[in-house]
Amino acid sequence: MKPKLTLKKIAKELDVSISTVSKALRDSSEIGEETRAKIKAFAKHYNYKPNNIALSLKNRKTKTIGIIIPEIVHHFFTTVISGVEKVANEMGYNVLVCLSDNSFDKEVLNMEMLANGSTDGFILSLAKETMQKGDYHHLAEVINQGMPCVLFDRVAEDISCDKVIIDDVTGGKKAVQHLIDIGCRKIALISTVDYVSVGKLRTHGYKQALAENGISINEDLILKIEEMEDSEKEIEAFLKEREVDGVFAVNEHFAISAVKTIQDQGKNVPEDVSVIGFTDGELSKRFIPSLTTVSQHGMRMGEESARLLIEKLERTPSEEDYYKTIIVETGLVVRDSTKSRK
Amino acid sequence: MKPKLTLKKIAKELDVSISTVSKALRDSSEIGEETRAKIKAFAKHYNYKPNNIALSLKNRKTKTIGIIIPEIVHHFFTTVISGVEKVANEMGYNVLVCLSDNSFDKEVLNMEMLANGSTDGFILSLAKETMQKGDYHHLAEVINQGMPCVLFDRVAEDISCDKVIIDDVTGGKKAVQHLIDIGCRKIALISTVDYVSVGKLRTHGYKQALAENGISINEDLILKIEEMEDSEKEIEAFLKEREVDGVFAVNEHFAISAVKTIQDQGKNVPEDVSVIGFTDGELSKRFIPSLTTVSQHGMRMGEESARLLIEKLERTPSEEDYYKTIIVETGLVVRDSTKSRK
DNA sequence: TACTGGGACGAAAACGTTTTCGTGTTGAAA
DNA sequence: TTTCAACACGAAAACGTTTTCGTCCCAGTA
Repeated sequence: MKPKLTLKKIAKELDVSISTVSKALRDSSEIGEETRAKIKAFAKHYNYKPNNIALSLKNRKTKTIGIIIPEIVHHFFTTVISGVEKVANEMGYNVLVCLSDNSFDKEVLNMEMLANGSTDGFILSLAKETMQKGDYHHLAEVINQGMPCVLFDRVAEDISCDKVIIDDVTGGKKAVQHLIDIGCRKIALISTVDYVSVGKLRTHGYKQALAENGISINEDLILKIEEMEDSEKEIEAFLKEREVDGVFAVNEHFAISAVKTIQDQGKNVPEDVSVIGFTDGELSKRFIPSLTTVSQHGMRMGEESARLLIEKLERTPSEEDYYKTIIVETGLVVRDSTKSRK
Repeated sequence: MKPKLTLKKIAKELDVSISTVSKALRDSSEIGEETRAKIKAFAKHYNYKPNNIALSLKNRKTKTIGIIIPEIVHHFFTTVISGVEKVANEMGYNVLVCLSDNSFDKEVLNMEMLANGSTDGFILSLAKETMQKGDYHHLAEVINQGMPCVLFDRVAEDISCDKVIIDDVTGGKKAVQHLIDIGCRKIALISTVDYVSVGKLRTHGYKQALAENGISINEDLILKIEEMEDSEKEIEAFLKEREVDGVFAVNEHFAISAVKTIQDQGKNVPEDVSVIGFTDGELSKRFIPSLTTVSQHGMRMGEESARLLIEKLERTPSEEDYYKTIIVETGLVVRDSTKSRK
């Protein structure tokens, strides 16, 4: 086991000073041709690599960005990570991933850990509990310390920072409009409780689409789910008691539960009831019937978030600050869970 | 925007030395009651938190572990990350996630980045390309530098380090034994090319089960897939030409493609053909019919890996070194894609 | 010969900690 | 009065870099 090579060791070995070694390796013109060549050869031969930690301390930059997501098993978030990773790596950054498990406390803890020098900036999507509490002091604090943040997907209005979101209202509208176009009139909505911003916005889209087509809004056809755990049973109970010809679900799980329930009732998807989900999930593609969905382009969101953050990180502080909000447009991917246009 | 508080600033503010501040905050008995109280009160009030980078440099520990996985969109790997994260956080560690995209070069690059001080140790699953090349010099190097590594799932025999694997042979055997038990005799295997260790081992299990039950092995019933991209078409072509009553697929995607193909042929799953997959995937649970699978317990693997690594990290170097291999047992989860025992 | 300029290098500070080893002051014992 | 221990605190080194500012020496010029 040989310990890592440092400038000091090279200096001692070659009988020059540390500064000479450092300069030689950085191709400074201060150092004579001969010594420079000798030092570089030595460093190359023994595979010298500068210590990142020391560099971080010196430069006050870690070249690391932290990303905090509510849950990793949600396929959407993994595609976001993938996008962040891609751009970050291209720009020479590392990615530190933390999970908040949708818990406010864990989110705060994670941010505190990472804020003490571990990362140069944050990319995050708020925990459900955080949105419920509406307590964003931890975000305000790190931003106030001059650490750039990018919020994505689950964002908070009251925080001023860069944001990357999808147009949830239009996304929801697109889905419902499609259902209307193929002839559905009794369209159910399976959403989340309102404090989850995306659930609220997609609900808006749902209502807008109905209104624009002169269909009255029936609150009884709207289900708001709080706990993922019980969603399957809730959806089952909800659908069994209602006569619908279309379902718009704000995520993949709800959509699939809806399909199952409908099939269990002896009805067919899409002949009797058309179903649209809201997701990028693998599940939708491979499910039978494959699901028509509003796609979120998680990868794109991750890429945009990373670009936004790095751009801010590499700007000189003198340049004036303003915050952008990037809206990633949604797409409607028509598959087999909806009737074809008639 | 207020910059971060440091020991130096506290010292200047309170007109004491830096060392006094440091000692006071660490409750050293060297410092008088009064000064100590004053310093602690000040630090608390202004929310002082020590700088992680400086600590890392001083202690030569980063309290960060790096995990490198081949692809994040594979659900199995995300559950592993989740397990690693959980244990790491409990022990006060951060997790740095890198993706190799199954590329040898990216794997090497990632390791080099992280090895220069960014992490204290590694947890990784080898890229497909790495296994194909059989080139593990990058691993040997970091291990030789005294950086602990834990390999999981896709491991290499020739590297000596801790490992966490599942018993792929027994897992495969279990699956095929189950198929035999429910009456299948013409059992197809859909596997990967042999240099992916898990594919090879599960193939062993398949053959063992057949042999032990006196069923002759028909190589024509074994399909080895190289490229994920074309898997769907390959599986379709393969199954269309063969008469089988059972299929064992070494992963989720293959299993689902198999089910689709079988249904397209007008046959039923599980009545005509029973299908078993090998995975933890969400897909299997929610697919219709839900898939009987050999479960890999990714979360457990992640937890065990993290525990193993941290244990090694926190051991004094004097204690003698030996390498463990933990085998996480597989479970057979019977769902609807296999006939019931007759 | 004396001065100047530049080439080639080294010393030291700085980043933010922790820790070892002083050092000065006090009080009590001799 | 002297001596010594205990106490309370500070100086400085160390972790591995980068960078600013010397310093030394030699060649060229007057």
